[in-house]
Amino acid sequence: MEPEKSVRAFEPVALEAKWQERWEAEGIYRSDIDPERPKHYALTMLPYPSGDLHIGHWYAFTPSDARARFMRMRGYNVMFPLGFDAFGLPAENAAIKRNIHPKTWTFANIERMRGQIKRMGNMVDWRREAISAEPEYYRWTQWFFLQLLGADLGYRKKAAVDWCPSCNTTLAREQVIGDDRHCERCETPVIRKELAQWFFRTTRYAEELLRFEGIDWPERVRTLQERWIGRSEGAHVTFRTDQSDGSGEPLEIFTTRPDTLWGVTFMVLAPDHPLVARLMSQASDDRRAEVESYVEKALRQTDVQREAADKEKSGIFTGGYAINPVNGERIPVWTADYVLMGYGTGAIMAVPAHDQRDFEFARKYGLEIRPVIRPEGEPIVPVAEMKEAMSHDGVMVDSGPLTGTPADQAYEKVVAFLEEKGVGKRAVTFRLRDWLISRQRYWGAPIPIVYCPEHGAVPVPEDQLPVLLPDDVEWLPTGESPLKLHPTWRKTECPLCGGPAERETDTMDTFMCSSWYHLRYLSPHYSGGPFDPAEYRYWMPVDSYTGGIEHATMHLIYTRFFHKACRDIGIVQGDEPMLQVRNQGIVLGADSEKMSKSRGNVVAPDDLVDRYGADTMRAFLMFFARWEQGGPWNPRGIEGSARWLRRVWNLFLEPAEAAAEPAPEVVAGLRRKLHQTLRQVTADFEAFSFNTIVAALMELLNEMMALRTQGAASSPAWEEAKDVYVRMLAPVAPHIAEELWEEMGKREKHGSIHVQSWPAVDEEAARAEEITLVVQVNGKLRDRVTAPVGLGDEEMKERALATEGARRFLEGLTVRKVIVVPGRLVNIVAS
RNA sequence: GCGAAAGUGGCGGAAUUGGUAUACGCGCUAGACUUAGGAUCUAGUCCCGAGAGAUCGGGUUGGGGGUUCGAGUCCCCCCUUUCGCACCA
Repeated sequence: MEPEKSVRAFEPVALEAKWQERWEAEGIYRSDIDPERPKHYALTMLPYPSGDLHIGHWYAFTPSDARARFMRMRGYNVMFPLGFDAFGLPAENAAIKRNIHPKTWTFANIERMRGQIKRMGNMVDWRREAISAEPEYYRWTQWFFLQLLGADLGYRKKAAVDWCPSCNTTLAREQVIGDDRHCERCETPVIRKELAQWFFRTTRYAEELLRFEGIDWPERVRTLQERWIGRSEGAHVTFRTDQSDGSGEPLEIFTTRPDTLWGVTFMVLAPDHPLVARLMSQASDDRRAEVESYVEKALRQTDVQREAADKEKSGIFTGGYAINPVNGERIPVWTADYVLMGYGTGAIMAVPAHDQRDFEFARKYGLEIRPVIRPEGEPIVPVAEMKEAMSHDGVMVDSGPLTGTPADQAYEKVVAFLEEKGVGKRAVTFRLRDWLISRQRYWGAPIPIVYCPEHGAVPVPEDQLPVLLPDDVEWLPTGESPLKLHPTWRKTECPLCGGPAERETDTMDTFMCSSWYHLRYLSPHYSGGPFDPAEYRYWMPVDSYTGGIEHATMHLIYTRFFHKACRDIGIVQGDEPMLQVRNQGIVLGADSEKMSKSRGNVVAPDDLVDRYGADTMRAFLMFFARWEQGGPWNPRGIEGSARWLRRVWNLFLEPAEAAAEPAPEVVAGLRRKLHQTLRQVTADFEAFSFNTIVAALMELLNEMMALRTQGAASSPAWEEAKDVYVRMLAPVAPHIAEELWEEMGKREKHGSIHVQSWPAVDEEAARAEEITLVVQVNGKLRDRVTAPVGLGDEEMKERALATEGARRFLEGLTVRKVIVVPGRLVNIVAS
């Protein structure tokens, strides 16, 4: 007998192409509103059309797709859309490098990537595809800008950018290279340039963004966001500068340690603090020049460089003084690069005795150190001998009227004192800054603003949207923004007075486009608004959002801010846009390094699909690592997944050998394993535990093959097993499952496997008839016996004591205690 | 420095959340079928020791300590790795 010759060859690549075509023709992945069924909006982060699809896209999209399919089989009306985040800097870079228009480059990439994505066999409803660079999309990005502006959440202020004086253009962070911070193209050191730019008031939602009640987001993401938002409690205290002519100006600081106010011996301002210039004006010419040069140098660094912790602190005395409001003392005011204008008030009070950073600064520049907190039960170290700041709690000393206040009351009492005297008040400060959305770029959504000499910045009326991005621009580097350079585009009329006006030539940050794309998927061609309200009511919020952890802070904070702002404006409902978030890990190269062309460790998915087919790729990506962890690509491991699917194929297609009815225990064993597997696979899909799903299906296959040699294939239970197996396989390997389903003759009757329901666990069948009774003596495994289910404790104990292993190891010992774990184990404690 | 996660065979990983450690797969070994095999099938594969053998004994989840009848899982200390944030006033 040679059963193989009757089995049709397994040709996954051809089979996949066939089904993808038929699915498209049948439209089985279209998701429409169906009030009869519960909805499930499964969203995966939209890709940037960078060129070719890489393995990371497969890793992000195919397990997410498998879960979406599972949810569909569970009875949900599932929407799993995909689109492209199509604006952005890479298009401009590629355009310049290859002398091709950014638009041409972007849309050609989309075309190619769409085709590559289709090979995955995902259940994407392409009617819902949205592309952020299409006017029918960015029209609404502009509309959202206007809504936020109208709600007083947008404003314009000067902000610094990195500017290349040679290219005459703004540089993005990634275009500035090296410690001397030079331009990537011409190597000219960059300068800092202040430009008027648009911001959104994300800080207004800082407090609410810290609340995660009611949403199921990973702990990691929540922690990252909490740290990003960085809430600190403390007090604002108003000092006063002390000019030589007797005048003074208020100088506000923020402190988390108001209880140390009597220990302030100097102050430090950010180099760009407005008071620096006025304070140094009273200094000698020499000092003024020195301060000016320090400030200029400090401001040339990035915030990251300025904040580098290992860098030695530097600073300079401005020549000015301030008055401490709690004791009237006159203290020197310094400026230093480690104080940032963007955090707190851009000014700090320095308490070297109780703050390590102030301590080091004071020691370096010979400034006074004055302890005002005495730690209880610890010896007092003379100031001259102090090695570090005393940061622990203690009793307030040398603190005027508050001397003697114990640690646990100090904070409250000082705040009350400040408020009573009118020199300070309780305050909360956030690390989070307002969102700068202006980009001096061509390839983005134009900011819909017009500047009128009469009326200033005027929003473009909604009925004039979109403000179209012109195609006929000079995008090769000329030293000017293409939009500024365009001969006619910027010239327009003021919407208010009709007089000549100019358009804003900056475009929007692409995070604007991606903050609301989940809404555009609802109705990508709808022209009555950003989305069709009927679609919104049915589909939103997003039930499950998957994507990389790298978006934990920026994108995932922006999109939450956007949603909350739109909720308050009345555009959307609910407090959160995404109920559940899950992150996939990264597929590394075989050398455990990040995949990159320069390392030569890139895995090309197209080649693998050509060789193994999409189903094998899907299965392997689910199987090879924990999804949220990822890991190095094992080039040989994929063979295991390929083998598994081939074995499935053979098992289903090999004709069953004629045999007598199998023994009842064979049938029971088959059904038990089947339903136990079903139970596990169901739970694992819920939990995004994809690797154990594939393992369980492999195990079940092995069991079925073993039982077949005992005649299991001649029982009705075999048909049941095949039916359930194909259903469980369908989300993982949709093409093969469909082919087998058809082969079984079921597609004709019931339609595609992918519209079938998920089978229910037969708990009766899954229940074990017998258990393995584990016998331990003093915690060590000594024997194992099979026993019927449902034994009482006494009976288990008796059986355990009767085993040979137990008897042997209990010889000469007295049983002190017997622990019985029902249905599982008996531990005999003896000595 | 701070925060988060992790450390289990030669490798990727599993373990019902305190109850049989190493499921599943890769790799490897032996055999079968083959002109051939990088195809397929069968058996074996954590380490040490004893035995011809089925087996038997001991050890093992980064290291050390603890709680417990019982610890990969809980607690404490240490080491290592990855990721994130970094003078935050």
